[in-house]
Formats: sequence, C-alpha cells, structure tokens
Amino acid sequence: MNPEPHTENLIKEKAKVLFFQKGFLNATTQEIADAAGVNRALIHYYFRSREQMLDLLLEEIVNEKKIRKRAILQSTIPFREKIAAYIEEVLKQGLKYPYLENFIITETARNPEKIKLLCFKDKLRSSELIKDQLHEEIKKKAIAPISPEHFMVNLSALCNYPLLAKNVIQHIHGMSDTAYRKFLTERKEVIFNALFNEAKTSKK
Amino acid sequence: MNPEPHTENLIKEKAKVLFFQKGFLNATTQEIADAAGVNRALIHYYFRSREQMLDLLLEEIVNEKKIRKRAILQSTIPFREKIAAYIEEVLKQGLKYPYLENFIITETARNPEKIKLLCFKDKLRSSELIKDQLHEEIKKKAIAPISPEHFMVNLSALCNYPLLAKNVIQHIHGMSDTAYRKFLTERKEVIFNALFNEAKTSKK
DNA sequence: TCTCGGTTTAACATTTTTGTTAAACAGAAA
DNA sequence: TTTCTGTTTAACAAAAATGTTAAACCGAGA
Repeated sequence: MNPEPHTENLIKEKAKVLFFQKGFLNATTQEIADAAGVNRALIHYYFRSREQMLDLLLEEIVNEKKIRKRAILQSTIPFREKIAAYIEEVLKQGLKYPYLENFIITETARNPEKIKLLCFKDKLRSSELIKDQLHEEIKKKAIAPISPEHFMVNLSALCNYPLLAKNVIQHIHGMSDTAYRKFLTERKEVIFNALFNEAKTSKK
Repeated sequence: MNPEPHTENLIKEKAKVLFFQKGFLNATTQEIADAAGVNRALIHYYFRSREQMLDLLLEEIVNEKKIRKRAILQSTIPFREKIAAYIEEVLKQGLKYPYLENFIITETARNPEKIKLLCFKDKLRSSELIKDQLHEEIKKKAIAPISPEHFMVNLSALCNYPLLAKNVIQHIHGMSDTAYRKFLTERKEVIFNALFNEAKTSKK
C-alpha cells in the first residue's frame, strides 16, 4: 500500500501540521512524536535532529509552493488573468499552511543564512517575471505607474497578511471562524481591485 | 538622574530590542540578561518569570502604539489626510519594532486567550472609526466600493507585511540595507495609491 | 558607625528538551 | 526454523533553560 516509508512520512505530515498549520512554531520533538503517535526517538532515527527535520520540511514545502506559483507567473495568459490566478493560488496555499510565512520570518531572523536554503538558485525573481507585462499595462494606462518590486510586495502583502494575522483579525473584527472564511473568499476580488485601481468596474 | 528604577527599565528596554527589533522571538532569559549586562536572577526578581515579563512588554508596546494610531483615526481631518498620517505612523512604528506583529502572531497561536491582553476593552474597533468617512468617499465615487473591514485589513497588510518579511524581501529582490530603507520610504505613496485607486495623479 | 532597605550576585535545584544507545520486535529470505 | 535487516522502543545521558535562595553589596538615614 505504501511505496514510501510509512512512518517517516507520517511524522513529516504531522510536523507540517503542527508547525505550519496550527502555528506551534516551538513544538517540541515530543509534541511532534505524540501527534504522529510514535516514539520520540524515531524522529532522531529518521531525521538525525530536530533542526535537520525542520530544514527538510521547510525546503519541501517552500519548493512545492514556489513551483506552482512560478508556473503561473511564467505562463503566457494575459496579465490580469495571470494575477487573478496567482492570487487564487497564494490564498489556497496560505489556507493550507497559514503559518508558513510566519515561520520563515522567525527562522531567518534567528538564522539569517538559512534564507539561502529557501530561495536557492533564484536567479529569476518573480518581479522579473512580471516586469514586461506590468510595463505594458502601465503604458496602456490600465494601471497606475508602479515598480515590479512594489507591485509584487503589494500582492504578497494583500494575500499573506490576512492569513498571518488570522487570530488578530478575527478578534479585532469579531469574526467567527465561518465569518473569517467568508472574509477570505471575498478577498480575491478585493485584492484584485486594490492592485488594479478598479474604481469603476464591479463584479455583478 | 533616574526617577524610575534604573535596572528594571534597562532590562525591559533591552528585552524589547531583542524580541521586537532583532526578532529573536525565543531569546532566553540569559540572553536578555547578557544584553542588559545584569545577572539573570534579576529578571526573576523584577518580573517573577519570563512569561510575565513578556506579557508586560507586549501590553506596554501594543498599548502605546494603539493610542497613537487611534488618535489619528479619531481626529477630524479629511479622510485622505487621515489615512496618509496613519500610514506614516504605522510605518514609523514598524521600523522601530519590525517583529512585533510577528511576535503577536506567534504568541497568540500558542496561547489564544492572550489575545485579550492585547485588545482589551476594544469596543471601538478601527474599522468602526473610519466607517462613516469611508462610506462618504465611496458615495462620492472617490474610491471603489469596499467594506471598512477589508479596507483596514488592506491598509494593515500593505504597511506591515514589508516590515514582517524584511529578510525575505531583501533577499528575493537583492536589496542592500540602504536599498530596503529607500524601498520603505517609497511605500508611503505606493500604499496610498493602492488604497485609493489613484490611477491618474502622481506626486510630482 | 551601624543598621536597615532594596538591589544584586553566585550557587543550587528543578524542569524541560534534546540526543544516544542497546535491546526488543517483526517480517523477509535462507 | 534461523538469521538477517530495518524499525521501534525504553531507558539513559547530557544539555539547556527556568526558577529559587541565601548571602553579599551598597547607599541612606538613625
């Protein structure tokens, strides 16, 4: 049934949930073992140390996410469709692992050189990928002048922050879990509008 | 020279720097003591426990920041000026303690009820404070229709995310420290434009 | 000078967490 | 059945972090 080693993947899966989904950035090896229902020593058997397991998980997830996002940015569809698809993808990914960004921020603050592990061989940055199309839009006056870097940061900010700050947002605005879900689904259009200065058009 | 107890404030100051400025979210009591140049036991003498010190620091900073932000939102200046001032204030605060938001996110994930400590007595939420003026703007077609909640989240996202993700942004876009600084100063206008769909106007 | 208070320190104790190891286990192959 | 190999466990060791305490310190006032 399992072509891959069973326990190793189980541990990785549960650890990902603890760290990146539930946001227990400081989850101990014991907590991870408990979540996976295995003996703690197995974590060291498979991954040598907590740190090495972490690096492995990070690299795996970040890489997987990046591939999907890059594929969208590199496709040949029209710019606005591309950005819409990108927003959708980032929000989808963010819902799966809301604390991933947070984790990366914390980890790289503690250990700045680890950032290379996450952005390895990144000659082609995302802002480069959209540069030409964005320039085109600006020329057509379809969007206000903005640098590719600011555009990408705006995009990331608008998508990621609401996921990062889930608890705070829910509490401040008094949202239930379902209200928050609804809020997120609304955001796709909100973000798109913010990026494209869509003062006139409305969905319906 | 010091009306307030000297050492207690010194410790608090250094701890704030470690946690919220340098981003060492897991700084040990020893590291804090070292940073302040005092014996570790003093931390327990003054604050009983690491946890209690943390809560104290958080409450202090969050409260101070909130007061300043609220004062701006409650002032009677025109909406656009108000938002511009708010952006400036948030960026200024963010530069002082870039990791504060990150810290709050991590802490509240681990300990959800702690969020009440941060938002105590918050009957008047920020989205309520701008609700009327925002509605006015929308009526005048000066801004695309958007709910107060989404508007405030957009605002927070656009201001805070670049601070949160400093390391990642610098690395991805290949920015030096000075380039990042410059990037941040540019953002005030970028954020304003994104919020107000400013397709035509340009600063100069 | 002496002592009294808050402050600071060194030393100790405890708890938590990580990492190691030898032995038990379980299934496949001889 | 026996042996072999990779997996799993319990028990142990070590390190790191927190928290406690008794004594030293030190300046202000009696």
